Amino acid sequence: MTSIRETKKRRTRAAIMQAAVKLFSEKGFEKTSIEELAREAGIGKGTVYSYFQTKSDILHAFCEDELVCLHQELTANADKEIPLLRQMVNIYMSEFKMITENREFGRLFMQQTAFPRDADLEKHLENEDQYFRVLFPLLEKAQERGELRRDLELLHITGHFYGLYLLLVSAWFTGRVPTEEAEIALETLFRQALEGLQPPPAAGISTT
Amino acid sequence: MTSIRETKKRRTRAAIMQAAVKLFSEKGFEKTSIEELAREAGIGKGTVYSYFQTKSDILHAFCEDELVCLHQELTANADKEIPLLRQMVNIYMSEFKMITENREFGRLFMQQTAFPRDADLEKHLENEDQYFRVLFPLLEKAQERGELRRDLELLHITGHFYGLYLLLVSAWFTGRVPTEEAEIALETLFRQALEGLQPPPAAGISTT
DNA sequence: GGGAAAAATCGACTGCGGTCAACTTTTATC
DNA sequence: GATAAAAGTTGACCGCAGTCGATTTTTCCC
Repeated sequence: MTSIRETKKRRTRAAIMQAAVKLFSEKGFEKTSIEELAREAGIGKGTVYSYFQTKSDILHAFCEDELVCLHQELTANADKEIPLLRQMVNIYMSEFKMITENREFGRLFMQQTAFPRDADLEKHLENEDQYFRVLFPLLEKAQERGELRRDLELLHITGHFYGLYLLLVSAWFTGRVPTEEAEIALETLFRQALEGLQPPPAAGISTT
Repeated sequence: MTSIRETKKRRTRAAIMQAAVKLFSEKGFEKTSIEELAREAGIGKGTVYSYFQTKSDILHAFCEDELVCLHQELTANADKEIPLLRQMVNIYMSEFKMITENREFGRLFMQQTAFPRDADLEKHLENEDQYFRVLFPLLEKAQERGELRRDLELLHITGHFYGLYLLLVSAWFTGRVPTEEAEIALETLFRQALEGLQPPPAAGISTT
């Protein structure tokens, strides 16, 4: 039942997204006005707001579409038996690449993702759940392989990796970690998280 | 040499901050207009902008003042020889309390702190450095006591704690961690980071 | 203390995000 | 196909963040 209405709606939404990507890329998010965007998309200003609640929602919708693609790719490919460390680095680095492709996009997206407005909470939680559906199976397998402690909740474990990912992105925005070093930095951090920050308990006795 | 000018400037700045705290608390950040704030402070609208570059800078300045106080307190008190885990939980929990006192304040502050605008980078880096000056001595002491591996850079170690703190705050905003459980959650995460996520290498052989 | 340069104050103005009531298009019903 | 209800579109309009040139206050120098 593809009614005229449905078809038009999809077309209009697509037109908005297309105009948004074009203009945001060309002149940046802040410098693009909704009125201009509407003109580019061939519709009225008000119409934009019947598809998206705020200007940054448009950006956000775009990023989320990208993320969904990315997750599908990842679930399709990444089930392999490579070490958890590599898997995690791969997953988060593909996200990192997406985020850092456009600095302004990325900042707004991360700000909203890490500390979302209350109005966006529901959508946000859905997204997170989708995330967990990607990660949990990988973590379970790793637990089976003995790469992860079994006495920890999966939610906590994802938390550790996600926290370090947030840190990396934050450090990238502040310039502490340049793009080229991001992967090494992330891998180091993840490895340290796996090994633990305190000295191994049973091993050789320290010389002091 | 406290010229009239200096005195007035300090007084005006204080008046703005005072008006901001009052109005933001009463009616929230978004609902308070700069014009109103200026009226409350007894000055013209334009003057506000010769003290702060943007509206949220006012908020941010307030939070930073609070943070400086907090850090001074912490450096004064916290050098004691209690376990690193407790020290870290204390430090980050006092920050957490400040952030979560006012939801809207906290969100904006965290968004700007974790993913700052390029214009704010310099100020941001100064702040971070001040942070390190508080944390590094504590970490060094912990290394001396054998609570922390010595083969890790202090910067990385602070990163681990800070990353988990970001995670906690993010989880609080999404409602996954209620205020009452925050401290336990943070302590758990920090302990896990110290112990490591992978099973201890030398200990008993698994039953499988 | 006079007078000019520098700093600070001000509010009218601009531009944009977001709203809304009037209007047009689509659907459902007979 | 006529018609009424529902859904979708629109641009004039509103409120506010941020700008800027005109004006006032402070400092500095003689």
